[in-house]
Amino acid sequence: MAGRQQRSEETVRRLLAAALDVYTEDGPEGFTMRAVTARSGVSVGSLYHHFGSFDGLANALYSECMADLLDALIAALEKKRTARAGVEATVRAYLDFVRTDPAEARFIHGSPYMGYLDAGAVAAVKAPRIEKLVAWLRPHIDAGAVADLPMPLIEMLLIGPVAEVTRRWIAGAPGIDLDEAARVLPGPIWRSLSPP
Amino acid sequence: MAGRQQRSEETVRRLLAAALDVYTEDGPEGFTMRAVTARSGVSVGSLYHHFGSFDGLANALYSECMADLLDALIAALEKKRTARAGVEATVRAYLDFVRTDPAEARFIHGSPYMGYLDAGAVAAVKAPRIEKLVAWLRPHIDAGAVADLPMPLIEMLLIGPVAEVTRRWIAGAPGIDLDEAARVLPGPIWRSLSPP
DNA sequence: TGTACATCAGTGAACGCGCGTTCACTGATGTAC
DNA sequence: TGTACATCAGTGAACGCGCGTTCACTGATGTAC
Repeated sequence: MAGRQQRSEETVRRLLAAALDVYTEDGPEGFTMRAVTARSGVSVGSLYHHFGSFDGLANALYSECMADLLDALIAALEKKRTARAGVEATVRAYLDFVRTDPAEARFIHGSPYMGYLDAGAVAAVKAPRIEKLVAWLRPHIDAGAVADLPMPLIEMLLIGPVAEVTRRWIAGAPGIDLDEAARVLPGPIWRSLSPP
Repeated sequence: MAGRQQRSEETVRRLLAAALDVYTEDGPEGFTMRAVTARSGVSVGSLYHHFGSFDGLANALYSECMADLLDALIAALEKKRTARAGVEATVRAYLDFVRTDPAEARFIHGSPYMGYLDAGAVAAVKAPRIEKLVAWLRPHIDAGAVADLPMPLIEMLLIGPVAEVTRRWIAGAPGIDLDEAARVLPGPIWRSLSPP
């Protein structure tokens, strides 16, 4: 936009990075506006100038993280041609994302229960990306390679087990190993989605 | 315990019930000590007398809800003899619990991200019950009726999809129907757990 | 059975704290002529 | 190219609020003899 200054971009970037750091190190309880300004070195007023509120910043961060995750899944999926290869690659990509960007994964999985998320903003990020996943899957359903179940339930069968593994791993539950999950889960998840 | 007065029990009961009501109606953001005392009619001091802290009350409520859920799963499972019937009944029992006790389900699924949970207390409630589920399943794994996967991953495949459905349903996501899920999911979930 | 006493249960005003937010302001950058 | 001006970016002290917690106290219940 005309008149937008360059420093703006850098400040926004620093605030988002600091917010993720704070969430990672201090957890949901320590995720406060003051902690973020202190960590970023940006003033309170500046945060408000760019995000309008602390919830605004949290939503922007959530959108960014969610977009990263879904884009990673889409990229993995669209590299494959068969239904099975696509489903299994998606499962691995999810777990890969969690291992590579644990901070983002933590924030994504914790935020829905924190009350600061704006449903509209979240939908704006998710809807077009879910649409892409669905578009890839649809021909395989029509061809009988994937079970003809309601689309939301297909999503749950695909994402549910890996999301649950992620939650446990984040919570530090013993006996949860992301690598093992990436080796073991694609097979059974594919089996749950293939026609009976 | 000797000397324990009867009013005590009634007060504890009222506080837990009020806490669940507050969480249900006001959400995680409105789940505060003052809201609970106001709703229950019990004084602040009395709450501290019985629970030591607000987190103490939250933990007690969580333990109760989690025990209810797991006991419902165990009851459903132990009625069945074959692996398939047991797995499918467990899936249905989970979704049944959510529909019957939506308030408890909400509290269970939101609490892990609120920071008030005590890991030890949670484990004390969950461990012996998970143990029962595992004990039921083990012979079927040994007999080759259930895939021989690491036990935590079996749990994830079984619980993941229904937990995810529950989360979406709680969040009010469109296109999520618990009855439909109870009809559709048991089959695919069983397929993911049966040997290749 | 009656009474004294210890313990349990319950009260609510008051406290300190950290939260998100506001606002009057200064400084930096871009634009117009 | 130089200068005036509007807009954008950034500052940080101050504010009000609601939070969880404490504490000195009263009232109810159970126990001992």
